[in-house]
Amino acid sequence: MSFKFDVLKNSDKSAARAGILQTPHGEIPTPVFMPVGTQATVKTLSRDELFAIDAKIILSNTYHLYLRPGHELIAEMGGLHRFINWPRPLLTDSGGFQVFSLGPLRKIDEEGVTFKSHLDGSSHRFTPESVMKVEENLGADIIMAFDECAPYPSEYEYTQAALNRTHRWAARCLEAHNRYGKPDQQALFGIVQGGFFQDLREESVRFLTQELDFPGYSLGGLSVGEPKDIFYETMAYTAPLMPKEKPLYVMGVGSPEDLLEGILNGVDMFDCVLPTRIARNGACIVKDGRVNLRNATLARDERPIMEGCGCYTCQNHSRAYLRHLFRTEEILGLRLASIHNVYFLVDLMRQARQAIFDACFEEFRLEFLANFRIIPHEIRAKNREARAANHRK
RNA sequence: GUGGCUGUAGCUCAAUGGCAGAGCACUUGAUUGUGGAUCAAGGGGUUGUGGGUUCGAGCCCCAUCAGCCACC
Repeated sequence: MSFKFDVLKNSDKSAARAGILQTPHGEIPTPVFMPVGTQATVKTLSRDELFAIDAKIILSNTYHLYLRPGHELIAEMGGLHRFINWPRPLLTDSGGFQVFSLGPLRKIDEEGVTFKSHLDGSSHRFTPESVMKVEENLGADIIMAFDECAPYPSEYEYTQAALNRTHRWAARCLEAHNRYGKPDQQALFGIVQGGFFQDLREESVRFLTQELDFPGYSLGGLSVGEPKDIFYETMAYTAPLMPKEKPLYVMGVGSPEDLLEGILNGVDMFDCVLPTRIARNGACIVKDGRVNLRNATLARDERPIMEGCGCYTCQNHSRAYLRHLFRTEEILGLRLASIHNVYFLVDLMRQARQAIFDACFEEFRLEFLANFRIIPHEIRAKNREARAANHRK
């Protein structure tokens, strides 16, 4: 069996857990942060830099690779692992998100989606079956079902219709994958949708876990611009419904506080463009918040981005030098900042995992948030209630 | 030396004699299944200098300084 997920330790005080996910290209300790390499590259980072960061798995994207260089080409080149020369696990997103977020000109029908390329306007069509074929050609260890990610805000009726279609597509993805694909070499994850409506989320979980059987699941449709409290609330009532013996992946998250919140709710896997995107604009994540490398105050700052950080950038370069690189638009700056941010999140997951083993994750989270100068959302909620109660008196 | 043109924000330039502006740069934020993109907010001026005309001058007049061009 190429795929196996084992929970090694459960927290007594929350749903947090540490596990290990086995794939054909190696083991993934969880919780894990997966850097995003949309176009078969984690922007600006070489494979050696990713090894130095010790990224266990990276993402790529079906929509983008389908358009360029094309999935047949990648298959001819021996698959995505060989093409990139990345020997570790890979995950490909289905492209559902891109079809719905990048293409204003698209037509959805029961069968699939017709959309226009954001590159040249050419017309293309994705169906659950065609996406499974593309993902098979790419050859990632974990592949995602073709879903529809409803934007925020969306009406109940629209969200429900999109959800039902996503469910029918999920069944078709699973059928195509199990019948014609390589289920022993690629694990297909189902995607829970339902927007921010509790009954729709519950229905989605019920359908995907009871009517169908995926080796892993993800929560989709989160972090699409909704207020943070709504995001947390949705995750909090959805995650506990998921099967405990399978890996749970929240797509598109995120920030350090969101990662810790996810872990608290039993989430095992995360991916996000945040660390690499903000790095390219000179913003670095540090234990007490943010450092903006463009800030004038850093002109003569000899310290690393973050004291005590083990990343290559912090081991070798000063804030003053990095600020200079960003102001002069030197490409090395993008790379050094990306190294730091990805390292920070990967390392945060390492520390969280260790804290779970040490039975102190909840304390670890509170301590991290205090340093990070973020008030835990449960405290904020309590304060809000207290204020409201006061007001009523 | 003579004639002409030009002097407005750090830069490039707008502004009928009627509230001195834009782009870039600068400062500070934002960025969540990736466009190195983008967005938001902010600071900045004795309009070269000194006089004059006018209710009112960046604009008209005089002088002066500086830069550029042409000609002795």
